[in-house]
Amino acid sequence: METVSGHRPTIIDVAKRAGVSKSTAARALAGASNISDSAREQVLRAADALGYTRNALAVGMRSGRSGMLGLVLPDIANPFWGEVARGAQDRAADADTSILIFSSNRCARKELMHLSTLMRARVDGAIINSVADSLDDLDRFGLPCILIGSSAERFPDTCSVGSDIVQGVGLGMDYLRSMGHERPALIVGQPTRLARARFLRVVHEHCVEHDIDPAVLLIENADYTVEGGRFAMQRLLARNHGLLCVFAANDLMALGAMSAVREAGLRCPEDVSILGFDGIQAGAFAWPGLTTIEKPARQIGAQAVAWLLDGNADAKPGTRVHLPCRLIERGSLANLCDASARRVGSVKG
Amino acid sequence: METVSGHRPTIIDVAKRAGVSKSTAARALAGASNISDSAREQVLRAADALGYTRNALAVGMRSGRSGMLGLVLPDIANPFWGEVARGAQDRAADADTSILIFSSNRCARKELMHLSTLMRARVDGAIINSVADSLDDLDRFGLPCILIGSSAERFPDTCSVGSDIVQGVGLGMDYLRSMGHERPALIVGQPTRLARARFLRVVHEHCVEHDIDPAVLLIENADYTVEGGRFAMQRLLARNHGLLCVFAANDLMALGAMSAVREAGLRCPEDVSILGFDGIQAGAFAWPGLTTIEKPARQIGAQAVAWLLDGNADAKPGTRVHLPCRLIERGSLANLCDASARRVGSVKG
DNA sequence: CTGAAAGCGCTAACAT
DNA sequence: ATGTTAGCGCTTTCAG
Repeated sequence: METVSGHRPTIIDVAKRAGVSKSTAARALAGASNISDSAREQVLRAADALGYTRNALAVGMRSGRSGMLGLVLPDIANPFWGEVARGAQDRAADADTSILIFSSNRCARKELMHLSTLMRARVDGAIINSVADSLDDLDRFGLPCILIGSSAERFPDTCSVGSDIVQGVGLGMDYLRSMGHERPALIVGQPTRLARARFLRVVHEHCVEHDIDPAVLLIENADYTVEGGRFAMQRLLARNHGLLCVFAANDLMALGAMSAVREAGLRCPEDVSILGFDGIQAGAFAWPGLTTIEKPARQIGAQAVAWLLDGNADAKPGTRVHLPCRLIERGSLANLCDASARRVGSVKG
Repeated sequence: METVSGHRPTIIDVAKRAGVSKSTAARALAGASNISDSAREQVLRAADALGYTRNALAVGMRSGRSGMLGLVLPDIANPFWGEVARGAQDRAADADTSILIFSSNRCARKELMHLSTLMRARVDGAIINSVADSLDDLDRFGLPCILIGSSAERFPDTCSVGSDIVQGVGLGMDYLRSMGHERPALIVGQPTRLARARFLRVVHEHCVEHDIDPAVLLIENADYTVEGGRFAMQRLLARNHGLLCVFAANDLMALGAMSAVREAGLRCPEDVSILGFDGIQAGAFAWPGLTTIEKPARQIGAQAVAWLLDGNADAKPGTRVHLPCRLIERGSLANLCDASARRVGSVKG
């Protein structure tokens, strides 16, 4: 291994050292077949000796494929999106593809900036959870693009992969009922959110199926944060002192609700049962552990990347993939059906 | 806005449409001064009409600067590293720089792959938390590189930014003592880890300063996971039934210890106090809330990016930046000095 | 099997 | 103030 002098070695340096032409070197490096063994050997040896690394910029420019994918998330520090990123990362690494990750911090202006950066970087495709109202800037360029998470709701014409909320909410409602909680109070998102409507619709249908008047359900809106969940729970507690059970539309709100219960001098799950929705890690460490519907975060990322890599040319615009959710039983729900089998929480990853 | 036909518009298309030459277009686009207002106007209008976006690949190739930074983390799904990534991301976005993020999943082979991908991508610099034993492949190419986190320990010749463990552990020990816990048991990392030695050294010094024989301290090794912390705590409890206080070298182990306490029929903080080290989000939702020493994760990422962007040419190799830790008081510590002021945990972000 | 040459989109001399 | 030209490092015809 020699020290590089001045500039990084190019394919020309390799060719020169191997005593062949640029093109022969390129062929050897690309693993082409139409080349003599001796030449290949020479080139490979030279490349190794020089510490040659292909310049991906040049390759990308020449081939029109940068070998990079873009991933725009609302917040990379959010554990849920971290899991999505991880899934995407792992899948991309398998295909020797790099991922440019951006965090819009839920700011539309920033997201737009990131999108523009993505375009400039000539990524081969983009995976986006958009906080913006329009995707015009995206499809204007014909960049292969997959929406993830709930943002897909707003853009029916774009392909997307997300969790199967309908199945997940159904799973939750079924479980709740199996534990004897037929009329859970609901802590949901803000009225502007489409996810909120969808959540409520599934709950509604479930109720109708089981001869329960949906209008009877207590509903509080919150903003998907811990604090929001806490306040929502306080309002719920004020409205109904005999409150037994809450189904929150995300784990953060569920966790906030849990602390509100505690602060009110009540216990979970003995006095009020709580069911979350997300499956974030923090729920496992809460006390009691938060029983929740886990979204397949990692698979969402992996699936989106796989789709982009496959070249989803055949996919019709607007195709949607819904990955199933999973129930994680921990300790935040009391079993009303069998009082002697009262569930005690246990921390379990 | 016109629909692009076939290929993305290049600067030539823009120039043609504006009725000027390539270079004039380039100048206008770059915002150079030596150009007539009318020409600039024409070019800008044409670029806009065509939906032109600069090809970063070409720019990078020409200029030798790709405008990208590499970030190699042990696990992007880990909330701590998520925060680091977020800090890096935000700082980079301010400078219109993109970040290629990789997750080595603590696999040296995978890390090496990522490093090689980084080299190929011709990133302008790299920020790395290495799990490998050697950085030869890195400095061979003279890629500006900054180590983050504890991995810096093993490579004294490379610049690094991390948290000030010495200050942080000192902060913890001081706090512990102020609460009446003079002889905390320690749950630390595995013997191979340099971070473990450093942690123990600071504790040792603190004890000597306060006339405590360090040999008296109970120590258990674990693997930085929740399970590891749980087992370590079980061993601790078996060794000493009157155990009062534990200082864990990270939050995950602290959280594991907390559940072990609970499983043993004991209470935290009434029976045993627990102090963590990290400041992960989950600690805020635990019950009681985990009192901990918070590492400045976001700043670490931001600082590393800033350093790389500044062009740290002047920095001597091996320069280290240690960012101060911060105490987060929640409810996992009992105040032995003032029994009437026994601390009750409260969930607080 | 190998070499010569064109060109991806852009910038930076160098001319005019 | 503007146009011309020469590459950046690579892949890919096209000849030989």
